[in-house]
Amino acid sequence: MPLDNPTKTLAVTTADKVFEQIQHAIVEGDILAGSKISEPELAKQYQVSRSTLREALNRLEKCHLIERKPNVGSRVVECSIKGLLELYITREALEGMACRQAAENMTGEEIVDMKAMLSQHSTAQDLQDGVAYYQEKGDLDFHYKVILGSHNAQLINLICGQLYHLVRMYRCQFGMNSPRASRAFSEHARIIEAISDRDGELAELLMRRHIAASRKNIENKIAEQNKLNQ
Amino acid sequence: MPLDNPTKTLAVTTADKVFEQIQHAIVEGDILAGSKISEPELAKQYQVSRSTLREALNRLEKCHLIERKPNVGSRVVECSIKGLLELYITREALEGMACRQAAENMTGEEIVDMKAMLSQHSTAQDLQDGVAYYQEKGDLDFHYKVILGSHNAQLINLICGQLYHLVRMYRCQFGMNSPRASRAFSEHARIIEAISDRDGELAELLMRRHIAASRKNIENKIAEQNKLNQ
DNA sequence: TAACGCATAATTGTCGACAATTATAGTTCA
DNA sequence: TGAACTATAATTGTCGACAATTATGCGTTA
Repeated sequence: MPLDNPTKTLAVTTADKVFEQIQHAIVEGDILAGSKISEPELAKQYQVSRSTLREALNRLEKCHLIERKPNVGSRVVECSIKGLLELYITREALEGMACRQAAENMTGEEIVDMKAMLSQHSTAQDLQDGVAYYQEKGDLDFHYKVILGSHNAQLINLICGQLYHLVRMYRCQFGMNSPRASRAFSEHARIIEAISDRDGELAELLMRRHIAASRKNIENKIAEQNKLNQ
Repeated sequence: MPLDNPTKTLAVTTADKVFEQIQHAIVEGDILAGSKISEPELAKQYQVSRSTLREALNRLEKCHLIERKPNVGSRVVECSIKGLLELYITREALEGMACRQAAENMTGEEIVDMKAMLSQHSTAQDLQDGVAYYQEKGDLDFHYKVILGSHNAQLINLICGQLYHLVRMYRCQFGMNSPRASRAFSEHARIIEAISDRDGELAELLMRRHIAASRKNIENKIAEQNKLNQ
């Protein structure tokens, strides 16, 4: 299963491959946020016809990475503070509920697996090399496991299939590669505990606080950046 | 603004029009749930080319009315009990949060407008003609106003642009045209009161209960239907 | 008879071209 | 000089055809 999106199947059609490539380019900023997309240009760049490219654009629109206006064209979404806030509030609602559902629906095996992942991350945390990478990857792994554990196809599709592309984009663009290491870790631990206790109400509450804290952390970093720029 | 979807702009391109037509056909059951979609057939039926039809199919997929498998084709989604439950749980999360945001962000004017709508519905409720229609329309109007009142583009898009097509489909397919008249009405009243008091926490709680009650109501009706069929 | 394999038919994915709409640049007129 | 209009260029939307993949039906064989 692909690391960056646990719901999608392997790209089989060329439109899928082009979609993945452009998606990466947008998330990592190789295609600038807010920039206009020229269909003929991109089609030439990726060596496909415009029809195929438009199919890829449709999928990019599905996960809110681009916006289209009829008879005008497509633009990459902007990364604004307002957008970040809206995204995290939506995450709070959806992942909170997913966490509640996970507490109700996760299998024993899944819970064991999740605990194993946590203890593995606790050792990986001490590594000096690539700490940031492990922390971000660890955070994503944790959230994906909870979401999938909800066993709710609607929630899984909305969060993993749509929201998380934007989440990764904001993380990349604002340089949030090493967020709140230790505190996030202990928060993860408590959430897993609540799930393990089958306490859906507490699990939801903790997940919502966890995401709200993450949001405030990013807001602070942005405020710092703004202060430095003055 | 169109009654059935307050976020979408008027259909300008032919693909838009075809999308709307097929959407209605699916929601109201003219195209059977679970049935396979033949691109050449539908294209002929709606007098457009396959490219245009595929553009429409992409939008249907965006609001989860059809599912596509690469190299195989599209199917209209099934209306299952499991799907209904998942949908309403997602609604509970998203609309609950939207309601909290509405309590925080709605303008005074919007609140006045919403109260006016409620009192208008209270009189319309006494009408003998088309009671069911007014009740369903009234319910949708209320929910749309709350969602738009959140002033959160992400939430608005997810709920109005995606989930509500499915909600209306389930309502049509299971014949839920006159749901819980009086009780739903008083629940609406209390939610508006909480929003008017700027009590986000209570507003979210009440909206979640309101949707959960609606879910249970539908579950009961389905159980009744199953009992009759035995 | 049932199951496997092959050839055919049908469907989806991709392509290039044309039509319709929008953006651009140049010109005219107040 | 600036604003509005026009003609041109560029972009998006739509179309029909071909290529690749999948489904179907028949014949063969164990």
